[in-house]
Amino acid sequence: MTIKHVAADAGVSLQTVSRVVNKETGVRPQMAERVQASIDRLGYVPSIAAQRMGGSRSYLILALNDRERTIADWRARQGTDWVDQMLLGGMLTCAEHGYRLIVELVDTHSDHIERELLGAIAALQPDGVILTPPHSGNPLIIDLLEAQDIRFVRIGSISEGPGVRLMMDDARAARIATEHLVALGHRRIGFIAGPAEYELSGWRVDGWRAAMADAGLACTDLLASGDFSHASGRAAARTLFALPEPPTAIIGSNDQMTLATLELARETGRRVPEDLSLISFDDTPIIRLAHPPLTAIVQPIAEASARAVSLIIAGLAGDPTPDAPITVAAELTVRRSTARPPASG
Amino acid sequence: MTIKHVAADAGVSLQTVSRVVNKETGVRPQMAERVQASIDRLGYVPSIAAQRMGGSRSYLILALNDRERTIADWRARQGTDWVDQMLLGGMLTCAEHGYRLIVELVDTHSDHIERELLGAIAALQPDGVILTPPHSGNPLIIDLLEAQDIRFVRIGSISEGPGVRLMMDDARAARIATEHLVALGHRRIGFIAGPAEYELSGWRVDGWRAAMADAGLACTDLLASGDFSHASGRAAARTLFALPEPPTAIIGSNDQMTLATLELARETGRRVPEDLSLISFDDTPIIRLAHPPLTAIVQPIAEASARAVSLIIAGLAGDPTPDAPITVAAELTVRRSTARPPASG
DNA sequence: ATGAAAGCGCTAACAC
DNA sequence: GTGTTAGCGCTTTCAT
Repeated sequence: MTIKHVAADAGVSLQTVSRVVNKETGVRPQMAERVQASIDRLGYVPSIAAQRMGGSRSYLILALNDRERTIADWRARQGTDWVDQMLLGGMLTCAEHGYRLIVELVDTHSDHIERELLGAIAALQPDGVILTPPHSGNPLIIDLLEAQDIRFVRIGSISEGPGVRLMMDDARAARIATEHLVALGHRRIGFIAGPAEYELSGWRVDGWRAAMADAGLACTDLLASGDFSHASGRAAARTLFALPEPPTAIIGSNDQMTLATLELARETGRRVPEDLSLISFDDTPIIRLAHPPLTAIVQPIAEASARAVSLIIAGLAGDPTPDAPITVAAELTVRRSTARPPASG
Repeated sequence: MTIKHVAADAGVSLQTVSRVVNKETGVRPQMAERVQASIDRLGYVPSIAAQRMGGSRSYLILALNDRERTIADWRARQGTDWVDQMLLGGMLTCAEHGYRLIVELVDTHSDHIERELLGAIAALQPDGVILTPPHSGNPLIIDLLEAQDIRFVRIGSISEGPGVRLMMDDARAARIATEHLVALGHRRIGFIAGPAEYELSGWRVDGWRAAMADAGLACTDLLASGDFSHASGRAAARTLFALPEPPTAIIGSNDQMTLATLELARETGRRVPEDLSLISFDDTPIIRLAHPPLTAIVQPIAEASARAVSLIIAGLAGDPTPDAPITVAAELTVRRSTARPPASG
């Protein structure tokens, strides 16, 4: 079934069929209708390869993820569902517009990165690329994409440079989490920050500080930090627990560190949420299976991916590229790890 | 960077470059070397679209999954990592051979199914398709693929028909699980079967029965069944618990049902594994986060997907299509839900 | 062993 | 408005 068959069937030229398929203007409605009827009856669907060859789009969007980390997550089978959520948002949005999303793993190792990426681009000729951390902040990749004149969205990075920047509102998320605890009556709210290498670590701390200040509460001694690992979370929690006046609530910057805090709390005889309230960041499946299930800030990965795809497709259609970073709102999901502080507190 | 540039650079014709790229015979080594040098230096990578247009492969393999179930799993964020495991096995194996894996969701609803699939095939012109349940057992899809002369592998179905059949050895898995319990000293081993609609439900029961028979144990009353849902698992467990002589160990046909059994056990004062041993099937992340983490049969999804891709690519290269079902071995991962039966038992 | 020519299915640019 | 032409980058023939 090629465009020729449809043209013959409808008794028109190839071009007219092409115009109808691509919804171009300048075809008489009556004619368009006839052609569409042939298309439907014959079940014609244009070949993406041929469209691409004709100088049109490839209808392919690449979702670039860090190879090492992604494979490690898959192998570990700990429930990390980043890729799934990307597919959920990205693939479905692609499908709505006749696009496909192709997941591509790229090494962070800088020797290969350029060749790998160039190879994927040459082979697939994607219409757009979605960058996730740490690639979204990698100048090498960003410049390469820019040089290739490919539209791309950078998720989770606001560092200067080309490409549309898309972030989940980390500062606001931390603020919301803090406000939730303040509303419950907590006054000593600890925060376990992530590593400084991640731009978002700072944003989250900022949000917490701001909310504390707004509530007239002091942050002194209440900030600990880790590197997103379980062990570092445990150490941070130990520091906070050891305070002369320990916090009645703790916000952890990611699931692993918060889980570690929960563990240590249990081991040291603190009940959650009766003695200690806990809020996590990320909301991977692992924490809703914890005991108790943790109240958490949900990373809107699916929404961000959907947005990224939309932005790319809109850009292709001629819409101007937004210059300022775009924000996707994160939300707080209240589960059973937050409650009012102990009466004495 | 097109083949022309390479040809010009190497001072040869397009054909010669094409031959070198496709590793065809009949090029003088010295010549091939020179061409390859140009390719490397220019960083040339053939365009998949153009290759496809030229009548060659598309280097694309489609992984077909059930739309409704897959999206539901993604949204639920319960840690179901079927797609991730498919990507882990399938995508990496594809990459080794210069192929890409594209995940495609297809409705089971039979009105659309044919058009959807035909559309995807026409648009992408994939070199092969991987079918997962329930599609792998769907005659409509199977026949359609056969008619389109596309190579495909059916994972998890052994019903007659075209396509390579690839199964995870369910009977053997159930046998291994049962034998593990027998070895621990259990004599009353219950089994919660899955719904009859799934071919694999029967295989699993078969394996259990066979192992019980080999050990000289009776199965009477010890078989309950559910529909893979949490609720049905709970009901089945209740039946088994109510037996005059209840089992000291239970094997559940999937994670949800086994988890339900664990819950009911806890509620009714049975300790796992001290009073009751439990083995699950599937091994999604959820059960390693349970308390205690469950001993389980691991579904080798990644391995099966990798195998499926290999079979397709080998078929493309001219290897004969295996006629008999191919089996991928499942393994038992021992965690903390199995122990010796209580002294009195 | 290498090259030249034709064509894959489609779209762009240009005619009519 | 609609049809015609040329060409995208590659792989097939078929010549040499």
